[in-house]
Amino acid sequence: MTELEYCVLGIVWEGGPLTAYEVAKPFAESPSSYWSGSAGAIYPLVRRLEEKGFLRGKSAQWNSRRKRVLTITEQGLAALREWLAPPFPPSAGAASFDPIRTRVVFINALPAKARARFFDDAERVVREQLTGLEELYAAQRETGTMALDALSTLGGMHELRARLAWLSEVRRELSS
Amino acid sequence: MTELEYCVLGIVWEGGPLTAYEVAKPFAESPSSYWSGSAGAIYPLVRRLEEKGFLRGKSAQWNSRRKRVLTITEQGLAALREWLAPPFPPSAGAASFDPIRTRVVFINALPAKARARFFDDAERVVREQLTGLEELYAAQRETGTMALDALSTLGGMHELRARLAWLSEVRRELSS
DNA sequence: CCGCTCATGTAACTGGTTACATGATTTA
DNA sequence: TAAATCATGTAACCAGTTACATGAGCGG
Repeated sequence: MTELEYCVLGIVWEGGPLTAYEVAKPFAESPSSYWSGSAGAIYPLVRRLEEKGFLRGKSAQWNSRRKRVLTITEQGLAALREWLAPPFPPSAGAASFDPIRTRVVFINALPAKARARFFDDAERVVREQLTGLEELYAAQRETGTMALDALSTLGGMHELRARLAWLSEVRRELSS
Repeated sequence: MTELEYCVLGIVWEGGPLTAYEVAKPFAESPSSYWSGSAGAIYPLVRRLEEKGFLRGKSAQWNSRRKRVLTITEQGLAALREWLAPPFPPSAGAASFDPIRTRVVFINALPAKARARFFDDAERVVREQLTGLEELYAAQRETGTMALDALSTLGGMHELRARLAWLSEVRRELSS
């Protein structure tokens, strides 16, 4: 079971009954490039989860339009809970993949001029993403009580602010 | 071209000539679960890079032991530089995938008791990884001048500290 | 002589990607 | 009426995974 599969379980648990199309939407709209929400990922995936007995699909009609709505089963909820519940595997706490961090290791392969622009541009792209998350966070908070997806967005903001702090530290260290 | 392919280019640029085995080692030893460094990934990959003309392989002998050492070509270096140089794609600045952040969204699917343990355990795994990175950082700094891989490790430390701060903020928010 | 590291690979599999294909309904 | 959205899927492809297979050299 992949993270995507568990997330689908979670989405259906929270908002079901849903069509596969509706399940895919939040992934497609997510600001994280980790999630794509493409049809080619979702449709085979829900079939897999149905075969495992974690989701139940029901054909529904709505204005002569074919539709198949998904519900989570008892087994599906149990699997979701097992995924969510501690203890977490050590890898769950590991630092994640950051393309900028990865590039820094090889920065000496760049000529000096490009090396200077590297950090300006890195800060630029991180700041842009951070602004996006801040707007999303504001929108998510608007609905009143602190929603869990707002808290998740806040996590991304924390990460990006830490990345900015690190970037300026690196810049300082390398210029000395 | 994947991130892994560019990284291999970078490693050969930095330390070449190297065998594929030696190229794989730093990935296998990396504390990040993103990199595996398995043979099944590396050997087909270096063949691909050779076919593209980015790496050159040369058979070498050492005590009647077969060995194939890799060097980066001019084209390979150009490709590496293009990957390293700004402008970065917007996705390079995006918040990365954090399994704990992902789980938080669905935390209400857990019964109250497990919900409390969730944060204790999340903190635990993050702290453990952070300790690991701190030790690695100390070892990397030992060699004298601030090496780039130490700075990269520092980036991971920043990320994990931000995650801890976020976790306690979430805990506070949810208990109120 | 046993087990570890060095060293090179292959084979089957899998989860996801991109791109394509279809068609109804809604909205500007 | 044209474009966007809802809705469902398939097909080819691909990078990486796990597991297997082989064998030389070295340290205890």
